Amino acid sequence: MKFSSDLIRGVAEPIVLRLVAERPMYGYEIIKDVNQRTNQAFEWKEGTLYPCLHRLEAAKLVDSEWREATSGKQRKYYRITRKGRAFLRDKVSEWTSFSAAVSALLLCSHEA
Amino acid sequence: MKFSSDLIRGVAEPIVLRLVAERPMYGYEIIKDVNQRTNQAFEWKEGTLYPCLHRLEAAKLVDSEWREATSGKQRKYYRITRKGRAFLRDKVSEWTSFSAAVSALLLCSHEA
DNA sequence: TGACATACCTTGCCACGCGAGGTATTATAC
DNA sequence: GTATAATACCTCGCGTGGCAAGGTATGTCA
Repeated sequence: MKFSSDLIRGVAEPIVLRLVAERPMYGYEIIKDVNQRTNQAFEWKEGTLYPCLHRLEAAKLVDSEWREATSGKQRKYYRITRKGRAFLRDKVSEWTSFSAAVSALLLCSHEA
Repeated sequence: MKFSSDLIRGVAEPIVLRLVAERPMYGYEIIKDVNQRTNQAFEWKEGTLYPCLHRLEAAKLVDSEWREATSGKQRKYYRITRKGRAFLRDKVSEWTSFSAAVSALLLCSHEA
């Protein structure tokens, strides 16, 4: 199941915020993690995630820090900010209302 | 609660299809109906709905017919086609999987 | 007459997913 | 040693679609 890319809009940023709210993560890791957690139902690529992270950082919803992995690779770790947590709470609440409304519209067959 | 317009993408067409699957409806009626059913949580305007209807018709997922109301006004009634019903089934199934995946990602706080 | 609801429509802006392309490093396989 | 893949970052450009704003025409009501 590959989801329409139109569905992703509006939830990509909250999902990223939720992940980096648990622990600092770097971009490549986020891509793999989202795809794996959803059993490849999501198939995020770099072109989706990196611009998303940059938007979040520009909006000061996350901040970032370069760290060197034991492998020697440079990784840019992102953490959620206080502002980001507030934003996330709002977006989760919005999602809950929205998904309930859509399900009510879509899943009720043949009502009067 | 006014929803982010990014959330609407990907569900507008299925919602319209679901409505005209119940009975033939005209555009202005669909706008009022969606807004009312969601207690104004949705605030659809003409600029959202009419292009959506035209896309659906171009894709042969609905067809249309002019009828005159008792008031004398011309109304364009839309009906779902066989192809539209198949499309709707797929989109409802996609929505179900998608919303479950997003909720699982967004609503699970602090898992390991 | 003037305002409002009904009923249709289009144009233009902007945001964003994502395919495609690029760079650099490390690991693996031959 | 060298080719290939995986890791890790990035940007550019296309296409899509919401929706604000604007337009037309008719019916209703004060």
